[in-house]
This record gives sequence, C-alpha cells and structure tokens, in this order.
Amino acid sequence: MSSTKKARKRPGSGAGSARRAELLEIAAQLFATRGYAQTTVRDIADEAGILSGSLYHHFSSKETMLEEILRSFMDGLLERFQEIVAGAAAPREALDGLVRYSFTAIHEQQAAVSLYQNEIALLSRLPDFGFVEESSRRVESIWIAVLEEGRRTGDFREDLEPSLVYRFLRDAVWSSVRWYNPEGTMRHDALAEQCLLLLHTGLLAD
Amino acid sequence: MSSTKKARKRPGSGAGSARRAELLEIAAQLFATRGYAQTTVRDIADEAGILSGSLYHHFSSKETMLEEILRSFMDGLLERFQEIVAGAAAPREALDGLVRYSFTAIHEQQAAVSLYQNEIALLSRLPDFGFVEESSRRVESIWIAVLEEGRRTGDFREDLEPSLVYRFLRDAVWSSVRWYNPEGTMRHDALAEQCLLLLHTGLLAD
Amino acid sequence: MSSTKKARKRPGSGAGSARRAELLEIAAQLFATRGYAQTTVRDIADEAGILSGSLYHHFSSKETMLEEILRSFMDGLLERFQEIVAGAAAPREALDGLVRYSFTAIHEQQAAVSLYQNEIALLSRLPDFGFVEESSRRVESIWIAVLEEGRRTGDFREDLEPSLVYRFLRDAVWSSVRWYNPEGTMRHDALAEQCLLLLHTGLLAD
Amino acid sequence: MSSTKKARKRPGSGAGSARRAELLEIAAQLFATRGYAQTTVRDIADEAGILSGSLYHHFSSKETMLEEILRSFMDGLLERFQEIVAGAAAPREALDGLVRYSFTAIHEQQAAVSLYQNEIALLSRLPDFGFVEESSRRVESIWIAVLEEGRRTGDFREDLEPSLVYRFLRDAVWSSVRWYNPEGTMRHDALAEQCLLLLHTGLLAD
DNA sequence: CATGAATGAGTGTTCATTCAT
DNA sequence: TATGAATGAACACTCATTCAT
Repeated sequence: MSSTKKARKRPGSGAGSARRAELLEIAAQLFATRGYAQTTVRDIADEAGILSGSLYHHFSSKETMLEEILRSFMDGLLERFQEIVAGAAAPREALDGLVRYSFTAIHEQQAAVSLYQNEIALLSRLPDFGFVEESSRRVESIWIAVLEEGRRTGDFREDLEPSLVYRFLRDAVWSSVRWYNPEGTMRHDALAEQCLLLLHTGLLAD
Repeated sequence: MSSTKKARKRPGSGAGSARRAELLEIAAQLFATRGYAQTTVRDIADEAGILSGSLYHHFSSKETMLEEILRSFMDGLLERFQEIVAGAAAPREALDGLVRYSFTAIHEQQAAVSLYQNEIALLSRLPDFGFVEESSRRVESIWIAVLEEGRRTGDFREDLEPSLVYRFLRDAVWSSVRWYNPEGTMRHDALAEQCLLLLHTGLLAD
Repeated sequence: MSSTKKARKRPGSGAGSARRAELLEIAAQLFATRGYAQTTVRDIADEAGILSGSLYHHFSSKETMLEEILRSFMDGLLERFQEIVAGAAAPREALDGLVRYSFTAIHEQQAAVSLYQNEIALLSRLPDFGFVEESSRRVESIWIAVLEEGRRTGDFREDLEPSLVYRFLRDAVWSSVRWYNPEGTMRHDALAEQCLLLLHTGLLAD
Repeated sequence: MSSTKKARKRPGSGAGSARRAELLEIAAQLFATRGYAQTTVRDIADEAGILSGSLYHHFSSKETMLEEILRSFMDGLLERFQEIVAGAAAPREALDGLVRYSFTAIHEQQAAVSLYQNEIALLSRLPDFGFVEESSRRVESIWIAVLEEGRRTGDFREDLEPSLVYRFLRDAVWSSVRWYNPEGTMRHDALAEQCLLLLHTGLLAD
C-alpha cells in the first residue's frame, strides 16, 4: 500500500527537523502505552497541540511514524550489540555485555522497546516492515553465536540448547519493559545483575 | 444453574450450549492470532458461517466473549496451581510442578494463553476485567510464596530477590507461547525440562 | 487497491436485491450530474435516506458502484450493437441502426451514458476498469467494420477515412447526452433522423 | 493598467509577470490532463518547484487560476471567430473558416480547449464563471447566424435545423481534442479537411 | 436461531488556504 | 518571493451494535 505511493517528500522530512523529533517522541510514547492500533492520529495530534491533519505535513502516514521509530531503534540496537561482541574477550563477557546493555536500552528507550515487544505480531503482517524481521534475525544470530561459542569453549553447559537459552533469556530480559519503572527504586543496572546472577548459576543453592 | 439466574440471559447462553462453545473457540483462536482489537465481530461470524449480527443472539458483546474466554482459563489455571502447590512436598518440587504445568497449559490452551499474554495491557484499562488482575495477583502470590519458602528453607539462593525471580521466570515461560509450535518436534515437556535445567543451575559450566 | 482486498461478499450482493438496484439508480443519477469524484458517498446516502456508512452494507466501495453501473451499461450496449449489425442487410442499414439505437440509449439510460462520456478519462487510470476500455475497443471495431465494409461496397465515399468518420460521428452522437432533454419537445428519434440526414448527404444544398 | 487598478492585487499579479505565466501554463496542463478537481495545488506547486503555499503569492485561489486560463482562451476565441465571419464573403466560406480555426485552436491551445470541453459542467455551477456561459452563448450565436444565413441564401439545406447542426458540428469538432495528438502524423489541417468533407456532402457516395 | 438493513461514532487521510518568518 | 507549520472542513471507509422479520 504505502510502498506504491508516490511518496512526495514532506517539507519537514529533513532528519534535522526539531518538530518532527518532538512528534515522533509523542507518538512513540502513545504507541507504547496504548498500542499502535489503539492510538489514533488524533490522540497524537492532541498531545502535540495541533490538529490531526497537520501531522501529515510531517509524516506521510501513521504507519510511517511507527516505521521511523522502530527503524532508528533497531538500527541503534544492532550496532551496539555488534560493538559489544567485538569488544569482548570471551563468550561470557560478551553475553554479560549484551544482557547489561539490553537493560540499559529498556531504561533509556522504554517506548521503543515496548513498541517492539508488543507490536511484533502485527508488524510481521505489514509490508514495509520487513526490516524489523531482518533486524531481529541479525540480533538473534549475534546472541546465538555467542552462546554457541561459549558452549564450544566449555564456558557454557553442553546440555542446554543455545537457541532455547536465547529465547528464554531474550523473553525474560525484554519483557521486563512491561513492569520496569525508570523512576522506581530498583535501578536498571541492579536488575541486570540479578538477571545475570540467575542466568549464570541458577536458582538452587549449592 | 442457568435457568434460575436473575437477569434473563440470551437464549443460547445456557452454559451447556454447544453452539456457544464453538463460537467461543473460534473467537479465542482469532483473538489470539490477530489480537482482540484487530479481530472484528465479522471475522468471527464469517469463520462461524453466520452474519455478524447473529452473534449477538449468543453474546451480549464482543467484550463478553473475551471475558468468558479469559475467565474460564484463569479460573482453571489458578485451581491447578493451588493443587500443585498443595500436593508438593518441598518448594523445589512445587516450583518444578508450576513450571511444568505452565508448559502444559501453553500446549493445551495456546489461544487463551496468547490472549492473556498479549492483551493484558489493554485489559487493565477495561472495567469488567478486574478479575484478570485479581487472578494474576493470586497466581503471583502462589509462585512468590513458593520462592520465598525455598529461600527460607535454604533450597534457593539467598541473593536472589523472589519477586524478580518470579518475573523473569514468568516471562521466560509464558512468552514461549509466541514461538512454541504444538506440532513441532520440540515437545512441551522437553521444553519444560530445558527451562528447569537453566533455572536450577544456570548456564555456566562448573 | 480494491483488487487485492479480501472482497468479503456483502449480504445484499445478490443481483436480485431491490434495495441495491434503487441505490445504484440514485448513485448513477448523482454521478452523472455532479461527476463521480464530486459526488460524495454522503450525497448518495442522503438521497437514499440512510447514513453513509450503511451504503457499505450493500457495496464494498464507491468505486464498486461506479463499476457496476458502467459494466451493466456497456455489456448491454455491446450486445445490442452486435445484434443490430448481425440483423442488417447492408452497411448503410447497419450504420443507421447503430446511430438510431445510440440515441435510444441516450434517451433511456441518460445517467450511464453521461457517466461514460464524462468519466472515461478518469477511468482509464483506474485499475479494475480495464473492462471499460476493452468494451470501448469492441464497440469501435463494430462501427469501423461497418464503415469499412460500406466503403468497400461503394456505399460510402472513398475519400473519407473510416476511423475519422467514426470519431466525428461518435462524438457528435454521444455528446448530445449533455444537452438532450428527455422531456423536451425534440424527441430522440427525431434527433436521430436529423443526425442521419446530416451524416448521409451533408449540409450543402445540391 | 495593473498598477492603477482598485483592489490591491498580489505582488506578482501584474499582467506582465513572467512567473505568473509559467505557473498558469503548468496549471493549464495539469488541469487538462487530470481534470480541475483532481489536480491539487500541490501538484501544480510541485511541478513548478515551489511549495503549495507559495502559489498564493501569485494567485488568490485555485479557482482564480482556472478562471484566468479560461477567460483568456475564450476572449481570444471569440475575437477570432468574429474576425473570421466579418472577413468572409459567403456563409459557406465563413463556416469553413470557423471549422478550420477550431482545429487550429485545438492544435495550439490543447490544454485550454480540453479544460473548456471537460469542465463546462462543473463550471456552470460555480459563481464567478458566468463569463464562460456568456462567451459560449456568443460563440453559439455567431455559428448559428452563419448557419441560418446559409439556409436563407440557399447554400445550406432547408431540412436541417441550424441549432442541431451547430450542436452536432460543435461536438464533433471540439471533442477531437480528446484524441488529437499534436505530434502525430495526422495534422490538424488535414483533420479539418476531412471534417469539412463529411460536413459538406456527407458520407454516402452519390 | 438467523437474516438483512440500518445506525452512529470514529478512523486515517486529503487538501485549499493562511500566515509569521 | 518563498518557506514551513498549521488550520478546518471534508472524505471514503470501518465496525460494534440494534432490531424488525
């Protein structure tokens, strides 16, 4: 649908437009809390203090806003994950880095993470959102490569399937965006340490 | 039970109506795959081979269907969890039982689990759905009680906060409904064992 | 756009629905007088005494209405033209029949003719309306075949290019829908005779 | 002329502004091909390489552009028609001149002719466009006067109603703007001759 | 039990136009 | 002269729901 449109460039399309960034921030917040489909363009416009039609001066569609929010989030995440793995001396160090940074992302980009976490089902059905699955696959292979190498080196246990560990870990980590409170007493780094503690040696006392 | 109730219900609303059950099954499936808000009553009616208006002969609203699906799921879950804990000799046995049954539920009631997992955010804003939060709280206290007792008995580590362990574990377990394939080669009980392995002694080789 | 939709069959889609026919009649009238793009679905609904959304119980889109109106008109026209040519003994008889019937169509189906006359430019750009061009081409070849045969038999002049004669004649005839008044004193058959007089032997006195 | 006028016009509205003429040219082209209503001011602005709001520096409204285009076309046409009739020795010469010049106008001012041909229905409903009907009426009386005089002098046949001949002829001639290709092999003067041939002595071989 | 016609509020989007800079 | 942000009214279309038959 949107891919066949003429895509007449919007005036404010320059990446540097401050108003655009503001509007995206508002949209991200609303998409995250109410859900993308449940957020109307009028909601966004109201929050921004303009009329809904005026949004279309900046963005060509509601979908475009979602796309832009997600793309910049996923691009940044992927880049950071690659740096972390590249800079790690051993699998365990790499894995810990990935987990710690994930909690940082949850802390700093709660809206985008929520969005990704909650709308991924919807997203897979939309064209123009192939990049999300693509990014997800790349993230997955980064984590799994770390897990597999750790198993090879003997750092990680042999009887645990890397792809399953990845899924359990990923869901445990990223789901915390639903209950994590950035202003609460439990800070994101403390959260990361508890998570790593559990991950490393498990729940049972020895 | 149904005929002696107060507010005269719709004709087919006797708990024993087979048509009702069929329709609920269809609705649950659609709600789970497309999301509640993204599923129209026409979608449900189409699938059932009737017109959308005719659904209102069986249910008073779309929300009612959701409520009914979730209530019966959560009631059953709560009951089962209580039995498991009551029948367990030790905290660890209780916890393992809870985890194992969770995977069984994911296997047997995938639609309802998905629904609960995906729509909980929406649900908290709806009146008439207080029972969901209520059930969630009761489930949470069951799990946390087990975790706390295990810490007291020395079975579980002291440096792990029960409420955090609960959240990590809950999310890891229940999120698997999103990727678990009931017809795949990885069976739900094998999944449970991998999960428990990781939970018990962690990822690191000793 | 519309061709990729699911095309869930509308309840009233049965060709026999009287309400549908009424609505199409209203739409045709409005499309013809105001133009397709300038006619809103609210205009149609207002005229029908219902709300605009209710139209979608009968038709899946505004475009669908246009399509249905035009398709039935063009199908009938084509069929009639074929009968006329098939039943004619000579090119001149065929041509006269075609012209006479055209004026009858203008009289009896003024809305559809206007629509075709005025919206053909728009139509050529819409997908799903290929059938209009297809029908137009078939009509054109019927008329041109008659003109060419007349030239071959010596009934029609040799120095007139059939394809040009066709265009001049077609436009002279069909454009009259714009000024012809079905309730006026000049009847459609008288109009046809004047047109044929001019066509046959021209304006100049001998 | 422009500086002494009453209502202070927009800056660039001096009749001599080159930018204005360019913009009108662009607008005429777009109005002709897409239709007036289907052409947005953004379309025009895009083509001109400016923003849509900037058009309002030159013209007070979209309608104004249409008006200006049509007015200059119709004024010129009327003037030319008057000259032709005034300079003709006989009705037939006058008529031939009118037809020939019409094809020239189609060739040289295709956009304006298309516009007039296609939007006349819309135009009659707009206030501020009375001048179009007024001009049309004056053109009509010129042509009909010629036809009537020809009938009086015995040059044209008696059994053909001038007002009908006018309409048939007008539509045949002007409609050709829809299919005439200025760059094609069939030149506009050849077209005029074929048209006159048919008009003069008709289609039938003698 | 189901149909078919309708409601009414809402949804994303378009577009001519305005105006401070 | 032009920009860029915004307006405000309108538009095609959706959807949960109602109800007479």
